[in-house]
Parts: sequence; C-alpha cells; structure tokens
Amino acid sequence: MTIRDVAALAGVSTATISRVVNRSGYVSPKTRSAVEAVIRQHGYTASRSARGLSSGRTGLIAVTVPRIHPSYFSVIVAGVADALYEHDMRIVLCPTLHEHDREVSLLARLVHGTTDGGVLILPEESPSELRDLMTHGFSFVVIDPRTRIDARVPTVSAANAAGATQAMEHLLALGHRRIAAITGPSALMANKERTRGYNAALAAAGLTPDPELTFESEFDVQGGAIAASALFDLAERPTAIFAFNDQLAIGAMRVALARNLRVPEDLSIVGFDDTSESELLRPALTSVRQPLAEMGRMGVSLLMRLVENRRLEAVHIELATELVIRGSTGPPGPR
Amino acid sequence: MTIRDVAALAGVSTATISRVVNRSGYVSPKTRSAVEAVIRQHGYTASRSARGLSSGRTGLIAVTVPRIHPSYFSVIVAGVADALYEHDMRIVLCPTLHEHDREVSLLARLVHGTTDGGVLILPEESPSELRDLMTHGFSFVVIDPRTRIDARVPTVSAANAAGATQAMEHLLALGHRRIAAITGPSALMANKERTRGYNAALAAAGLTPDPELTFESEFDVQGGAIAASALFDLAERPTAIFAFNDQLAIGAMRVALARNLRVPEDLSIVGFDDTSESELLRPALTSVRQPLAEMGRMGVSLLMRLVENRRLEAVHIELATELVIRGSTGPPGPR
DNA sequence: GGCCGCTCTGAAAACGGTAACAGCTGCTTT
DNA sequence: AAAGCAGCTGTTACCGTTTTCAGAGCGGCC
Repeated sequence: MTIRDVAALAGVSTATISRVVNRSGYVSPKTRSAVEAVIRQHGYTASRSARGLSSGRTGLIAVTVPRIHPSYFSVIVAGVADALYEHDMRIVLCPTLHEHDREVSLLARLVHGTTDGGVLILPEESPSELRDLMTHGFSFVVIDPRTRIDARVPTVSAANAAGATQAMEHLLALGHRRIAAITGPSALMANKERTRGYNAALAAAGLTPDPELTFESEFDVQGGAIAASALFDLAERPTAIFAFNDQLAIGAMRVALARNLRVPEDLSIVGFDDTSESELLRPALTSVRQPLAEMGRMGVSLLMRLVENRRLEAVHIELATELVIRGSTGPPGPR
Repeated sequence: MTIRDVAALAGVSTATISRVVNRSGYVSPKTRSAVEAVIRQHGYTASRSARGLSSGRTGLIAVTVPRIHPSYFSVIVAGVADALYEHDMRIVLCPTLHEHDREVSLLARLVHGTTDGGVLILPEESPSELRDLMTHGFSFVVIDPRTRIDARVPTVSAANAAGATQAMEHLLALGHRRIAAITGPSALMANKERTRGYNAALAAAGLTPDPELTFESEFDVQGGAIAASALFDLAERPTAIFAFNDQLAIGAMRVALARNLRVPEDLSIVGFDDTSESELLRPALTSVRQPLAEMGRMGVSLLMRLVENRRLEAVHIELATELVIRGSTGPPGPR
C-alpha cells in the first residue's frame, strides 16, 4: 500500500493524499472523506523512510542513556517515551554503556538523516563536543548534565542544591550536629550542587563543615560501605549520614547494621533519588525524591519547541525535589 | 554531506561509494582507501531514510514492551539493545502501557516502512492478530508470550515449569510439606507453567495439591499481601510460600512480619524473577532467577536470522532458570 | 466585464540512497 | 585467436513521500 495505490483507488493525485494525511493545504470536505474512507478500508500508513527523505523529518528522536536498567534511568526514559508518544514521535533508544566513543559515534550517525533531535541523558560528551553538535544544527536537550555546558544548550535537572539543603534541614531540625556526607564522584555537576547545598545548610545553622565528615566514593553500594566504614572509625562518629544517592545509603546502612549500630537511634541516614528500593529497606530510607519522569517529560517539551521553532533561547530548568521522610531518620541518641 | 558530495570529492561514482560503505560488490583497494579517506575526513554517514526507502531495510527494530520501568522489562530491553548494537541496528522503543489498542496501532505503523522487524515483549496481541502480522510478512519474535500462540512464531521464554519445580524441590528438601502457591494472573502462560511445575513437584514428592493452598492474585505487592493474609488465616497454616514473582513475595513477607511470623523460622518464602530487590530484603529473598538479559539477546539472535534468511523454521526457546538461595528459606519450625 | 483572491487539485521535481545493468580491462581457457 | 570470466566502475531507474508551482473554477468588487 503506497500513496499511489491510495491515490488511484480514491481517484485523486498523490499530492491530495499527502494533504489529507498531513492536514496541510486545502482539501474539499468531500475529497477528504473519500480519501479517508479508502485509507481506513485498506489500512494505509505513510512510510517513514520516504517521508523522512522527502521532508527531512523522520518522527524519530534519539535518546541516549548510559544504561537502561538502573531505575534512575529507566524512569526518566519512561517519562521521555510517554511525552514523545503524545507528539506521535518514536524513540530511538541508545544505551551507551558509559562509553564515550560509543556515544559519539552513535550521535554522529543519528544526527544525519535518522532522527529529528535528541534527548541526552547524563551524556559523556565534553562541552565542546556538545557545542559542535549544536552548531551542526542538531536539536537536542540534555537531562542531568554531567558538567557545566554551553549556556545555549537547553538542560533539565533536579534542584540538587536545594534538595540537599532540604535533607540537611531535616537532620538539623532533628538535632543532629555532626552530619557526614557521602558524596558521589565530584566530577558530576549534580554532586557539586549537592555539596553546595550541604555546606549552605550547615552554614545557615552556624556550623562550619568538618572536612573529616565529607567522603567521596563511587555511586554504588560498595562505595557507600567503604565510606561508612571510614566514618564509623572516626574518633568522634557522626550521628547522621547524608548519602548522595540511595545506593550509597544502602551500603552505609548495611555497614551500620553489621556494626550493631541501630538506625535511626544510633545513626540517621538520608539518601537521594528516592528510588523504589528506599521503601523496601528496613528501616525504610528517608530520601530526597527527584521528579525523574517529570524531568523526562520536560526535556521532551523543550525539545519539541526546539524542533518546531528551530532554535530557542537558552533554557535551563531545575525541577523541585521533595524530601520523603521514612524510618531511617530520627533524633540523635543521648550518646 | 550526501553520497554525491563524497563521490565528487573522491572522483568516483555514487555506486562506488555505496559499495565501499556497504562492503558489497567489487572495489579496488586503492579506490576503497581513497573513498574511506574522504569519508573519514568529512564525516559522511548514509541517511537511514534514503537507505530505507531504496533498499527496504532501515536498520531499525521495533521493541514493544508493556512498561519500561519495572526492572523485569528494563533488563530484557537492555539485553535486546545490547545484541542489536552488535548488529549495528537501532532500537525503536514502544512502551504500550498495557494498552492493546496502542500496541496494535503502533505495530501497524511500524510494520510499514519504519522498521525491519520487531521484538515483542509480553505482547497484548491476540494469537490471531499475531498471525495476521506474520502473514503480512513482518518479521518478529515474541519474548515471554502471554498465551500460547501460533507455533510458527518464534518465542523465547524462561523454563517456567522447571523453575517452579526447582523452587519446590528446594522447599521439599528442607522438609516442608504444606507449601502454598501465590500465583499471578492465571491467564499468563508463564503462570500456567509455574503452576504445572508446582503441581509436578508435589506429585513427585507423593503429595496431592491442596486447593486451599493455591491463591491467585495480581502481580504486585498488594496482591501478595492479600494472598498471604488469606493463607495465614487457614486452620492449618502453610509452612512455606512459593510466590510466583518477587513482588508477591515482598507483599507476603510484609504481612508475615506484621503478624510476628519469623522468616524463615516460622515461614519460608521463595520468589520468582530474582529482581534486584530480592537481595535487599531482610531476610534476603530466595528466588528463581530468570535469565532476562539472555532472553533479550536470544530474541535478537532469532530475529536476525529471520530478517536475513526470510522465514525460519518454528523455534521456541526456553532458557534455564536458576534457584538463588538466600535467607528467606529454611527448615520448617517444630510448630 | 475584467480583475482579484480564495479554494481546490494535479504534474513534476526533488530527497539520498541502492542495485540492476552495461561496459571496460586484462587474464585464463579452449 | 576467440571466447569467457573475474575485477572494477559508471549510468540510471527506482524507492514513497513532500512540496512547489501552475492552473482551473468561482464569487465578489470596482
């Protein structure tokens, strides 16, 4: 079933079919309904390849993501997919496995004639590579940028600094004064922001950050465990730990329980992300929720404007986080 | 950068460029390297749209999946994506949100001119709709079929019956005799198979299944909780529960702990899927691992043969499961 | 009555590749 | 010596759309 077949059956030209299908230009109501009848009856759908070749728009959006599986990413992708579906666009999914080369070569190929734009989630590209991409005329947005990038690239992220401050204010209000931070890799902008929020909250409470209490490690359970062990070995133990993601918090909680520290009586723990794991833990984890699906949706909404209007004033959106209080935090014990 | 630009720069015809890029036909080494130099230098990539239009192959594979987020699906998708990447194909991701109409209309549009084939994960289509799809010449494989479908459609699933038997043999070997089953929706083929494995294991141990001990519910935490409550209210409580997925097991464990039943001393629990949650629970959950990523990979491997050879003898693949024993199972208490 | 503008429609030229076909060279075979 | 064939390359038709352009019909206005 090609457009020509439909045209022949309806007794009109292919141009008219195209106009009917795309709701563009003038078509008399009579012709329109006749064509629509033929289309319905024979189940015609336009070939995306042909359309892409002819009009330059493929209806496909590339989505790069380090990995699909960690729920952090899959929830964002779900939000992106949802929003794109509403625009009748499809998503070309590209897991990069954190490999810079893979991502670059993928994008290079997608830019040209495959997709109309891209949503880059935590991309590996350097700021200059992203700038090149932009000057080549590729429309894209970045969700959760790894580093500070060209101001003209639209970005969407969570309010990381504010979220960290929320977590800290909760702990401070409970009476904690020695609050440790287990940060993820400091190269990530999100972590820099969270650190900023951590320090800001301490300062606001009139406390000076103790460098001993900040520990950087990999963003995984293992990293959390290592950091927690080190913190517990300090002469003066912290009474609370703010972990920069839930994985780290899980690791910390494991070590705490292994050392017979009761949570939250002896140690309060706050995570970040509020992944589904956090309410599974016992005690359930207090965590800063990022609006991940929303971030995906918002990215698409920016991208659509970019794709349609061609170019758009710089936009950097930060979506508010929310502190979800569960059983892992409480007032510090009497010591 | 079009193929014509490259041809002009290299001083050859477009046909030669095409041959170099696709490694087809004869090209002298000298010409080849000259062309490759131009391509590298100017960063040419063929337009997928044009290629798709001309050759009929787009290098895109549609992947339908009910939802992205539950890790059950995202792990399968990750396996699919990984395998497709190796074939230099991209994945067009279509979350159907369990909506039959959405899935049907998506596929209808993808079949024609957009993708070369499809991987359908737990599809909503009826067997007859799938048959139609096949007779229309669309190449696809089904992963984890919902029901028994046309024997000519290649399918990949886990060895559900055998997996259930593994779980049961473990419980039986520990000495359990009253073993309840919390099944998911019995419409799903996977659940029928697991029920078959459950009954087979009981029979092999010389026990007759007690209908009181089988409880069907929705595949979620809530469903597990409801089922477990009912089971605990029986005159003679089961000493072990085999839940047909981990969500159900989590629900059951919650209710057990709420009723002050100790796991595993008073009650053993086995799950199915071995999702990442299972080792987070306290006690950690004994569960039947499905090789999800492998299933995705295997699906692609079948599909590739289908796409290349056109048509393929019926293949139904069952991948072996593995029982992962953790802390939630132990010998029954003395009562 | 001539002109304008609006509505509607069709012819035809792209869009960027692929692949069938033909043509050329130089070597091997008969 | 003619024929055949492998290796290499170019010409060109075609894939299924969109879009530009031109033209036809028609009512309203000066």
